[in-house]
Amino acid sequence: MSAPNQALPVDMFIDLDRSGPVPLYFQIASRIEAAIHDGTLPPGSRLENEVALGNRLGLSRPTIRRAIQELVDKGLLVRRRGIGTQVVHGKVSRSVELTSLYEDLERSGRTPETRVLSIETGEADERVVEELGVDAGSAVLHIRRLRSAGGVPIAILDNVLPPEFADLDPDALAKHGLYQLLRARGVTMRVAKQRIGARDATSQEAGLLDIRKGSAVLTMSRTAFDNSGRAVEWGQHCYRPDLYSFEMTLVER
Amino acid sequence: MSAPNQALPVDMFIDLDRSGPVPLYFQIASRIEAAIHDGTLPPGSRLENEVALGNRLGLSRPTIRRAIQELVDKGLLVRRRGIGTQVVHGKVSRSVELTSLYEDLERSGRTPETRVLSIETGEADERVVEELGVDAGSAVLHIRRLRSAGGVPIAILDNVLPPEFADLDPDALAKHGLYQLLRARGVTMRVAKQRIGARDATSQEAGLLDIRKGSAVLTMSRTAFDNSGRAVEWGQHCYRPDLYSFEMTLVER
DNA sequence: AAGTGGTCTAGACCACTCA
DNA sequence: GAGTGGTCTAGACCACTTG
Repeated sequence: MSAPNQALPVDMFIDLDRSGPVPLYFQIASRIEAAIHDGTLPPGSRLENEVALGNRLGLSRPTIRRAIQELVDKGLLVRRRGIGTQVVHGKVSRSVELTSLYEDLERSGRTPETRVLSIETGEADERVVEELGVDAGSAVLHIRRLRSAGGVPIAILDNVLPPEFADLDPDALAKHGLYQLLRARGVTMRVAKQRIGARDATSQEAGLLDIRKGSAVLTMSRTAFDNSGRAVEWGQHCYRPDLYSFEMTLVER
Repeated sequence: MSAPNQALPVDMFIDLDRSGPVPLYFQIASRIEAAIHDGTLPPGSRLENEVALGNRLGLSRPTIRRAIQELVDKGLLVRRRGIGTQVVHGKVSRSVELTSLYEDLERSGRTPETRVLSIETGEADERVVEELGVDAGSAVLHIRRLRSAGGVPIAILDNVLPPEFADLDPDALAKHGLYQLLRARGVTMRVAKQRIGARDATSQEAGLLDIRKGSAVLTMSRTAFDNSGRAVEWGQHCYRPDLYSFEMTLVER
């Protein structure tokens, strides 16, 4: 008796769609996540145990487990053997995802603007060969852009793309994010390896970002790979540190 | 016929320990990861399909899937439905994990040194209440340390801990990392929410880090939670950007 | 002793890709 | 049509925590 569980309202799980394309574990996870965000499941509260939850919803335990695991990976829930599953304290914050600055700005309600500073094809040098895994001397595409929001410059974006993207439309780059354009060509990003650091701004960067020369810039360099495992983009970006930072949630596996 | 698979050597999977505490999926994942690192499975090569691999090893498909999923989450493998599983191109790089600077330095072969600049208990102000979820006015522990390696200063570490850690030994802090001490007290970090940014160094910071006043520092603020979901640490760190940066691998889920 | 999550099995059906 | 990964089921046994 006296289960100290936070029994989730039954009607939270009605309308599960077993025929549509959305997996059951995803539907469950979404509903639990919503309950956490709207306070139905406050920080520290315990979830019903996996077996009981499965029975109540008419789902197998592995399916329930998978749903819960999604939220554990997001840093919303913590599991302890012999104890149960609880909601993590502390405000929820979005994890670092495989997104672009353009999408970050869009999501936060700002309107990103892009000025293409230069775009040209050139032979891949040693560093590009290393980062993109293309043949030496390949005709890779170099792009240099200035990204702003509300008229205020936020970042300088230097990117190099493999030869297959050499025909990328410069005009489209001014209107859309690079990742949007790549997706439109059927490329889906799957893995990215990146490094975040800082350094003093060069005078050129200071001019473009409207900051004092020698003051700090936040830097990020990233190589992104598509779902076939090939490198599709190498970028070196620098950000105005008063306008941008990287937020992330780490989970011990 | 003509499977273009990279058949893994059978003997790579002998000696699986079914009675020990190490899960089978973990043993499998470790061996595949080793094969990727030592070149047995080169970038772009295909893995044997899940069912066949399971049969060959006498394991069920879910177990094999779990092993592969571990490596997909690490960014080492990519899966495509109808196609197969392949090794990602590009050099492997460690993912950002829930570790401390102390452990980062140890792992890279350097010997971390710590100077405790100050350590004192004080009443929790509004910000601390917000970050740690403690009661207002609680006697929290403030620690300020300078972390070096090889005699060169690398970072200034400001941390605040909940009242239960107010008796932390200052001498121990000079010899061990904060996370090591917490683990020794039975605390295991599970989730951390952090933000990485940059700014100009204050003159005090510049003095401690042996850099020019006003030059860039890399900053990270983090709140860490234990396996019960309670906040156990809030830190605000600043790093010499020429000596430290954050490396990570992102995977689209 | 009772309750919890952690692991594992042996299947099943489906959606997608490619020849 | 053959092969691949994606999802789901209905159990089983175990390790750990708490009373």
